[in-house]
Amino acid sequence: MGKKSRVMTEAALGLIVRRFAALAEPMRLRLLHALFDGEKSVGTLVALSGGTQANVSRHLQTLMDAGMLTRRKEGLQVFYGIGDPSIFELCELVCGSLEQQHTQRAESLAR
Amino acid sequence: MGKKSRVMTEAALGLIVRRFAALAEPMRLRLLHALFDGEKSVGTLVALSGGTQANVSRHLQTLMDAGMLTRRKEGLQVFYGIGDPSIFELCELVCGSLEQQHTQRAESLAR
DNA sequence: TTATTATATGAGCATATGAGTATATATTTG
DNA sequence: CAAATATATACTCATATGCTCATATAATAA
Repeated sequence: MGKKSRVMTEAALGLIVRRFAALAEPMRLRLLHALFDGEKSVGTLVALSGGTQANVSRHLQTLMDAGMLTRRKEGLQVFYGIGDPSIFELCELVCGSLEQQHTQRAESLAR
Repeated sequence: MGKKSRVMTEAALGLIVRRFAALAEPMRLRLLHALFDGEKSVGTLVALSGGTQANVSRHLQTLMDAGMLTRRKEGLQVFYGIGDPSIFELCELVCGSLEQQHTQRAESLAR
């Protein structure tokens, strides 16, 4: 394969966009956050997130489509969990750089 | 501060969403990609990305607002560069996990 | 000053996306 | 079988977002 291709094909671009787009929504971040400590049923997620059942279900679909969740059906309930560990790191990274920017802003104001 | 607060305030949530949203757009990813090897003028970015001048300018604004770019004016030209190194890592992470999913899918098809 | 060049921005349009309500689809229980 | 429960989906509306075209602004050059 020679040196790692750094050309961005349209297809790859689309995949990356979809992934970021899945994370660019408050309710979906709340759901992911709620799943950080383990899988939960839709009902539990509805209660934790404060959203409507329909809306939560839809957002879980979106996250599934983006390949981020696992889904397990057990009787009447459906349990979702985080299926892609890189999500943890992604969130850490973003939070980290936000904190840093926040700190820098605070420092420049203090001068 | 005790144990690290893992509560997501609405404010923090909004910041994270904005950051991911900035990355969830093909043209903006193309622009960032073009800036990976150093700052460039708007004109250069227009040529590289194949977009219109107006559109490129607007997307650069968006990335600026998200705190991801640096801006330097030199005569008639304006040079943009990547101002937040965490963007590199973010893209690496996403690309990495996409590759992995791709590999897994290929393997399961081969079985 | 006027002309020229590089970049930014306003207005309008088309599409995408999220949310609410109602309803459909399982799955279990009686 | 019918009733009850958990989840998914169809339809609709409102808003957000991206794009194009035209024009404004800023900096240089003549």
